[in-house]
Amino acid sequence: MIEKIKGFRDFYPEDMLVRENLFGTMRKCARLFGFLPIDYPSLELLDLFRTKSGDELLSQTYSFTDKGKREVTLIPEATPSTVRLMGSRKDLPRPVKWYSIPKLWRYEEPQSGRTREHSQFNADIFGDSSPEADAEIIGLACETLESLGLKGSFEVRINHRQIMEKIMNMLGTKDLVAGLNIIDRYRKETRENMLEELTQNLGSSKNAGLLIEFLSDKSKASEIAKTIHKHFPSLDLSELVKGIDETIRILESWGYSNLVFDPATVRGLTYYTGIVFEGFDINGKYRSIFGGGRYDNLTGLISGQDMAAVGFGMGDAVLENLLREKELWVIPRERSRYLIIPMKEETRKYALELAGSLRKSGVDCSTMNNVKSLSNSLKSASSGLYTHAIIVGPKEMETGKVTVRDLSSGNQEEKRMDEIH
RNA sequence: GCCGGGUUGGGGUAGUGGGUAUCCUUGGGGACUGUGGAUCCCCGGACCCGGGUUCAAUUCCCGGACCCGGCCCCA
Repeated sequence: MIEKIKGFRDFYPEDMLVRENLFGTMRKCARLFGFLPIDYPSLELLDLFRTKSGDELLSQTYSFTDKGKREVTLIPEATPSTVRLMGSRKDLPRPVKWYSIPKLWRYEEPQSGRTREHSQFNADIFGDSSPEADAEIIGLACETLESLGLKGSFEVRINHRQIMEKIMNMLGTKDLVAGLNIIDRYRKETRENMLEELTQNLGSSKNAGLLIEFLSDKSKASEIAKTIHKHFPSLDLSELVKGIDETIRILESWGYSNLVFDPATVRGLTYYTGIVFEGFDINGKYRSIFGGGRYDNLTGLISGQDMAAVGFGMGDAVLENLLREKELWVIPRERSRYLIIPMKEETRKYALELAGSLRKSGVDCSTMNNVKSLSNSLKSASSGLYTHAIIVGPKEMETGKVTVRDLSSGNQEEKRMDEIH
C-alpha cells in the first residue's frame, strides 16, 4: 500500500457531496454579485511569486526545477495568477469582476485548518477604487457564509492600511513594515513581548503603550472615527475614514452584521494599500475563515500597468472545521437516487430497459446486476447510496407499473414509469 | 525547519518478550424462492518502516515516515 503525500487529503463521496455543494454555493453567490469565473494553471513560473514576496514565502512553496530547467511552483496563492490574466487582457471593460476556486499548495507543516493542498474561493475586482467595490468584495464573502448557514456565527474584522500607517508614523516608527508585522501577531503574543517589541520599533515605551491600548480596542465598525479620536485626538484621518465608513454603511444596508473595527487586523502581506479585513468565527476558536483587502499597486508590479484592485480568499479547511462544529457539514438534500432491483432472472433485461428510459428522462439510477432474495437486495440497497429502490418482477412486467420503495421511510407504492423523477 | 502526543484488518478496538493476535463493525459468498433493509452459516482482511538489544520483538530502545495538535509563517 502506497501512502499518500503528507498534508494532502483524499475525499470520499460522503465528503465530496458536501464539498460540491459548498463550491456550488460559492459559485452561486459569486454570480449573484456579478462575478464571472476564470481558471489558470496549477503550475506557474516561480518568478510570478518572486515579484511580490520575499524569501520567506518562496521557501514555503511547492517548487522545483522542471525538465526544461525552468524554476516552477505549484501556485501558493491565487492573486498573482489572477493579476497575470488581467494584465493580458487590456481590452476588457472595467470594472472586471472575477472569481475562481483553485487548489493551492504550500510546503509547510500541516496543522489544524491548514493542509499542504487546499481549495480557496477567490474573488477580485479590478479597475474600481470606490468604497462600493470594497463593499461588494466583503459582501460576497459574507453572503457566501450566510448562504452556508453561518449567519451570526462569524464576524468581519476591518481595518485600513493607510490609517495604521499614519498612526505608526505619528508614533515614530523606525520600520513600518516590521511594525505592522508585530501588530499582526498582537493576539498571539503576551502584552510584555508586545510592549518590548513595539518600544523597540517606535523608540518610545510611552507610544508603544498608547498603541497597545489602541490595538486592544475592538469596536463597532460604525464607530471608527470615534475610536481613533479617543486614542489619538490630534490625528485627522477624516478623509480615510470617510471611505471606509461608506463601505461599512453599504454593507449594513445590505443586512450584513457583525462588522467590527479591529486595529490589530493588518494582514501580513506587504502589498495591501487600503482596506484590509478578515473573517473569524465568533468564538475566535479557528484561524481566519477568509481574508483580503485592497492592493492597488500589485497589478503594476506584475503586469506593468497600475490598476485598482480589491479581493479576498476563503480556504476550505477552516470553513470545514466551522461547518462541522455547527453540524452543517451534511450531505444536502438532493435528487433521488434509484436502485432497480430485478426479482427474477427473467426480469433483468426489463430492469436494464427501465434504467435506460429513466436516464433519458433525467432520473439518476443504477441497476442491481444479480438476482438475490428480496430481503438481501433491500439490504444492499439500504447502504446509503440510494434513496429509493425500484422493484421489478414478473408482476411489474405484466402491469407496466413498478414498485417504488422509499428506503428511508419504508413506504412504497405502485408507480408508472413517467411518475418517477 | 522546530516541539508534544499518537500509529494493531476498510473503520473501531483487546492483548502480549515466545505458540493459529481478541472482539465489534464493514466487505464478499451462501441458506432463506415478492418485502424479517432480518436471522443463521462460511470467507477475506492488521501488529507503519528500518536498525538495535535478545535464543526470540507486534511488544523494549533508537531513527524515519505518516496522523493529530502547537510554534514559525501566513497566501
